[in-house]
Amino acid sequence: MKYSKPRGTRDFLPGEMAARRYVEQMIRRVFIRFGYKEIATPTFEHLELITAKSGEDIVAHLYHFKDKGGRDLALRPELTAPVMRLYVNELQNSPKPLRLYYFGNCFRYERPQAGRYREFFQAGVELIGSSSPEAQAEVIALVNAVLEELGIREYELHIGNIGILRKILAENGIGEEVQAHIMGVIDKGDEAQLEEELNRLELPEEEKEVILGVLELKGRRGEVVERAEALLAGRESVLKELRSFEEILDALESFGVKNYHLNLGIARGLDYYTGMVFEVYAYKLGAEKQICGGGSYSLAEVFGGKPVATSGFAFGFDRLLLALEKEGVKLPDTERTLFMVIPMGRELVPYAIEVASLVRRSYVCELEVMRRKVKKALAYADAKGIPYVILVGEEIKEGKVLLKDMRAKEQREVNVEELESVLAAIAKGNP
RNA sequence: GCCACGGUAGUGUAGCCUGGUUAGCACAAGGGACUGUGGAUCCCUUAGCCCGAGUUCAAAUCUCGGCCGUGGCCCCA
Repeated sequence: MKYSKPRGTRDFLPGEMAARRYVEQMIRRVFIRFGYKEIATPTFEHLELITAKSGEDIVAHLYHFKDKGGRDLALRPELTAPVMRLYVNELQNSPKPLRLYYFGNCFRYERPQAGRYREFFQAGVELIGSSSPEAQAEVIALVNAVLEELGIREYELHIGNIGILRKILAENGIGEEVQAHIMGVIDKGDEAQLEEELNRLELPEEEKEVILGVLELKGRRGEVVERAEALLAGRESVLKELRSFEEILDALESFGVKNYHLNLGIARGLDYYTGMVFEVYAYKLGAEKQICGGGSYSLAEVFGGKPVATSGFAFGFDRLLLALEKEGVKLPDTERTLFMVIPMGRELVPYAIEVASLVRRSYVCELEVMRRKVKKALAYADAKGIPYVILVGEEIKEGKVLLKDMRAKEQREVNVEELESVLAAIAKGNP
């Protein structure tokens, strides 16, 4: 093999691609039904856009380069930043809310492993302009709707709220920057380091215990809320956070989503998340089991826009496909060839072309172009699982072709004028 | 960036430990026998030791490095 593909990239073969397109279409249909409109942004952006959102450290995980004009550019590592840039550039004065969706490839320079590639695909939405509970709940409901539509069963939806933690830290006079740093440590799940950081902030022992206690709040809603109320007793502003979180959950339940887990230990490590955050895990997947992540955030101002409440999420499209595969969900081949036209002699090729052109106006149809003998051409159709073959022989001169059912091993003569209606009947029986 | 295991035609493999014939087999692919009818049979063809260096008279085989793959760690916007 002279050239191999770059590390962490993939070639997608025909059957696989048909399955990917099928899943992509299903996701799009659900997004569209919720009123989201597709947008697309460039494959690469200014490096600064990425670092503005995610910090300088991110550069180590980027594909970045200088173009011939000396500009620092980077292949997009995710789509939230480009979408919010687009919003700030073009759509700030559009009627609110804005419901936008995207589907695209992203690039990260990381060590490939199961469910992790250097070029991967994300599908997601941003709901811009509302901070209402129902707006926040809608994006979670949308995730749920997509997963139901796809038929994925083995997943867990975990919902958290970093507003509560932020509030406790703020009440202790801790600024937003340090808050963000603490969130990062929490996201890592390194308890020893978290203890250390909290000690460094010289928080009273009681405050530390409350913070650590909040992180332990996981489980069903009723139980978590009860424990949270006990833990946060007397802290009115923090309890207010909790109550507005509950309003989101109320709305979510109105949307019909009830099978979620609360987890107030989710931090998502991002300083622009403001309140509600959520993640979806497919436990059959192994180390890279998160198939979706999102929440409510404030990012427009980072890109020079007016602050605007936004909620959104991104699906790891490749992981969705892996999850479907692991669960044995059968995906239909949307590109299946239904018909094949075979000329029964060289002089009949022009007629065969005409017949194939006729069939191709409505159906997937292959034309024998290898100049093979009928026998070999039929063997090909058989090997490819093409269910119907149209043989073009001398009868074509009387306006007739032979229509062969490969599975039933039967064939009959059909007038070319009637072909369209005959094929329509066949296509109806072969969805 | 780190760890483990792996890499022989398009695919799956034998050979590697114990260096030594022309690197074997199956399937797949293209062609042919078979003259207007598909899973059979026979024949032919195409096609391979991941790359590089080292050891050696001699390397698919031993050593080292790189690349790639699989899984895990770190990270995961």
